[in-house]
Amino acid sequence: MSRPEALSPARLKDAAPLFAALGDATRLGLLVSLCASGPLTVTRLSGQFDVSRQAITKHLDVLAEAGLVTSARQGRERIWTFEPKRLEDAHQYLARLSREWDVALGRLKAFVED
Amino acid sequence: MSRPEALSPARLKDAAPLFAALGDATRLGLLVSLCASGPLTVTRLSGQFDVSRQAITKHLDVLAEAGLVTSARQGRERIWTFEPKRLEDAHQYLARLSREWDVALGRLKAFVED
DNA sequence: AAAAAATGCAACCAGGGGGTTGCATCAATC
DNA sequence: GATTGATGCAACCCCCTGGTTGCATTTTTT
Repeated sequence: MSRPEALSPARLKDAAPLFAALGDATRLGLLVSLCASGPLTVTRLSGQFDVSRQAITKHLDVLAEAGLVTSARQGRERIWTFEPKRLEDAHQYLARLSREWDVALGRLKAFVED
Repeated sequence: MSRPEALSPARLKDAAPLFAALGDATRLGLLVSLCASGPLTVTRLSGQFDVSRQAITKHLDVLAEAGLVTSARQGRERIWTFEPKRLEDAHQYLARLSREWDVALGRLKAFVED
């Protein structure tokens, strides 16, 4: 049994695609737009970037695959919405790694003072 | 003048490579190893993964470029060390984005109740 | 019913990323 | 000083990613 906070290889395999999705300036920009302006369509979004609408569509697909956005068809247009849940996941990974480091530092300190 | 917490395009350009460096399972594994076991050499690290030493070297270079690890030559070997500072940066980005979303939700709520 | 608007789909292209192998170099040890 | 161990460097390969263009499809709107 491993602690629920442990950083198992399985967790890493889940975390990697999530961070990879965040690892692009255009995609981060899309998230910021969706955060600040609320749900938007592709054409509205692509107006704010200097790449084609299809490029933005691909980026949104990547974000959706990572669970960072969702979309719903409404008539002839598709509305894209920011999904804060997965962001919380990413935050958790970082916190766990950081905690792991602190624990290691504690061990080192105890060893040196011994 | 923009608030220091604002998510400017410049900040995004800085954040993207950082998240990109985190967006690979092997690299995350390396960070975990360096956290848990303390500073290590490439050969020691590559023993824990099923890819070549050179592949690990490339990954470490990427992590170093992102500021997530540092290295120092000691005699004939090079010691790689986890760098927690940049991890804190990544955490900050996520926190800002999350906060941006909360603010937007607050605006929406106020609008609906108006 | 025709025109316009929004999206979907497919093909294509250039570049970078992750991986490998082979060899050179530098330091430590016997 | 010769050997062994750790690393550095370079070339190469495959495939995925980010981007493009062109056209088809679906829903409004006039």
